Formats: sequence, structure tokens, C-alpha cells
Amino acid sequence: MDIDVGAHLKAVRQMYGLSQRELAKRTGVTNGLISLIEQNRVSPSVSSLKKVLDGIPMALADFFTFDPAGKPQVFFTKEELTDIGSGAVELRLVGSRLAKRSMSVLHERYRAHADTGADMLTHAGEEGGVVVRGRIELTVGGETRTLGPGDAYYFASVMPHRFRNITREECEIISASSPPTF
Amino acid sequence: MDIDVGAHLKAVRQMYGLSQRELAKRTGVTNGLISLIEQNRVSPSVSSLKKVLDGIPMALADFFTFDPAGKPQVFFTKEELTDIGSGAVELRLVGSRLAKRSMSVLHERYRAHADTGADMLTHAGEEGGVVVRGRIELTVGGETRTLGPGDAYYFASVMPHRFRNITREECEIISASSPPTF
DNA sequence: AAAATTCGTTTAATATAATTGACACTATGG
DNA sequence: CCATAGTGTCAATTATATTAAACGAATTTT
Repeated sequence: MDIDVGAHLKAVRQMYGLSQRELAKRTGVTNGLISLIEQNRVSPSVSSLKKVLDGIPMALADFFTFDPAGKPQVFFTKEELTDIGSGAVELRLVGSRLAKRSMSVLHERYRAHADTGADMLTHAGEEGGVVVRGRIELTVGGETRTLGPGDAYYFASVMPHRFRNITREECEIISASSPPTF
Repeated sequence: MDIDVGAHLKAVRQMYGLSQRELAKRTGVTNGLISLIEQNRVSPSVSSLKKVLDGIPMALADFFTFDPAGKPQVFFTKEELTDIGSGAVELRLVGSRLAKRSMSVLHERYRAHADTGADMLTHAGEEGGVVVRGRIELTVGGETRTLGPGDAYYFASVMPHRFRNITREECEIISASSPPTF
């Protein structure tokens, strides 16, 4: 098991300040079962795990993506964004590159004629963003469009994609990827 | 059950061109069980579902977010963003509210003195964003900060949080939540 | 202090999931 | 036409999840 279902459930339950019995009452399963699950002495059926999570409430998908980490930094001034610039494309990540999280939020700046390259990017997860300033040419899975301020995109990152600034002006984008790319 | 685990597994399996027996061989689970699961005649334990998905391979989280439907929209003009405005806080979602995805990417606009309310929000997942224009006062887990253009935030959404525009000018933010809030 | 809550854990009984080994069906080829 | 190998399903057995009730420890009440 790559995830410790028991510890995970316990963390989630406690984060919501619920006792095993309180949670049990809202869910239609017994407190004893919740105890056994949290000790990893049984592997709950999907249907009972669903019942338990319904009482929190939390979706199954959320449970398996949930990260019960510590207390990371919340606020970031623009100077505190970690710079992961690579040439003509300046990338500023919200939060540490190392911290465990479920997303990358990025402030991207494409200089004039910046290009992520012809050998299209492709990786796991999904990404989306909104253009804040300037114009960008985006190619996703064969299709190409030019987006201006206020325009947006969202796609599964397995689709080959490429960002090109075909103008003489800088272009700024706020984007997010899940799971984190950086 | 809000999701049909059986049909879901069948769709995933067939998408990868595997027979029940082929999949069973790679997973350490019997073909009979796979048959029963797909007919929804049993609710598999998390451990057995995990074993099955390992043979594909696919993570549990991916399984529950997976959408066996067609290909979604990638590009969005600002007019195509789906408006989910609620009074003084204008929210524009990238992509459909219904489509299955792993994030919400939002273009948020806080009118003068807009406030998400004193009864602090709290929900599953994580959210982050960057301020594009104006200033916003953000409270997360007891701590309060005022952020300006280029500043950013990132936190687990279970922490009680509140957004307030305490200025006379509009404030614009690009944000993302994972898993999707909307 | 003793009694009453509340907490998480445990045990024995029961319900259900999972395995095994067969079955019926389809297709392909000798 | 029969043989062989593929598919998904099913009945009986075994293994395991789940229930209901009781337990001991730690707090709170009176």
C-alpha cells in the first residue's frame, strides 16, 4: 500500500475534531469498525469507506489525494515566490519547491518570442491558467489558439502542449498544475 | 454510491484493452473477483481495489476522479468562462462546473468592500492564488495579511479562511483549488 | 471520592468479500 | 466438425470485513 489508509483516516477525522463515535453516528457504521480501520487491522470495503467519508463529509477522490501535512507557509509576497526561471520563460512558484502539496501555482512571465519548444511537453495530471497581460499562442493536442488577457485554458497534461509568445510584448499568466509539476 | 465502481472499473479495464483474466494475472487477484466487482455484486475492499488498479497501473485517486467520457474543451475566451458570481464576489470558472477535473481554476473579482463572510470557510483540499490587481485582506487559521499585486497565498482549505477587500478599489485574483471546490 | 461520561480498543457472532474450480459461450484454426 | 484457447459467469468454500456489546483508562460531575 502506498498510502496508509488507517493513519490517513485518523488524520482526517481529527482534523475535523470528530471522535470515532461522533463520526460513526453520522455514517451508519460502528465506532468499532472505525477503530479497526484506523489501526489497519482491516481493509475497509469501498462502500464502507464511502459511508465513513460521507459523514465528514469528504469525497473518495479527495481522501486519496488528501495530504495531512504540517503547517506550511500561507502568505507570500512577490519577493518570496521561489524563482525557477529558465531563460526566456520566467516561472515563479507559490510556495516551496520541496513542500508536499497537491498543486503547483505559478506566476509565469513569457518574454518576447519566448517558446517552451517544439518537442512538445507531456506529463501526468492536469493544468489550467488565465492570461493576465499580453498574448500567448497555445498548442494542445494538435489544436492551436491565441489567448489574450482574461482568456484561459485547461487540459490534461498528457496531451502534448506548447506555449509561444509570438508578440513583441511580454506575456503574463497565472497557472496551476495538479499534481504539482515543480 | 455516487460512483458506479463496477462500471467504472470495466470502462478503465477495457480502455487499456485488458481482459479480466489478463488483468487478474498482473494483480494477484482472481478473475472471478474482477467479474463480481464489475457486476457490483461485491464492494471490493480498498486493498483489493488497490491491487487491481496496480495492475493497470492506476492510482486510487485517479480511479475516483477518472472520467471515461470524451475529450473536453481546452481553450476558453473570457466570455466562455462559466460565471458563478455571488454578489460582491464575482467568480469565473475555467471550464464547466460539471466536468470532472482535478482542479478549479478561477478568475475572481472582489468589488470594493466585498467579504466572503465572518463565518469562515472550511472544506477539503488545498487552494492557492496570485493577486493580479488591487489589494485583499486574507485571514487563514487566525493569521491575517494584506496582499497586493504579485503577492500570493497557498493553504489547506480545512483551515478556516476569509477574503476581504478592505479598499475602495476592485481586487482581482487568479486562484486554483485542488480538489475542485466548484 | 464515587458515579457518570467519553474515549479508543477488543472479542465473539455474523455478514460479506474473495478464492477455487467448474460451466457455458464464442471464435479461430486444423 | 472437433479441438483449442479465449471470453465472462456462477456455486460452494474459505477468508475477512462488520456488528454489537463489553472492557479499561482517562475526564468530568455531583
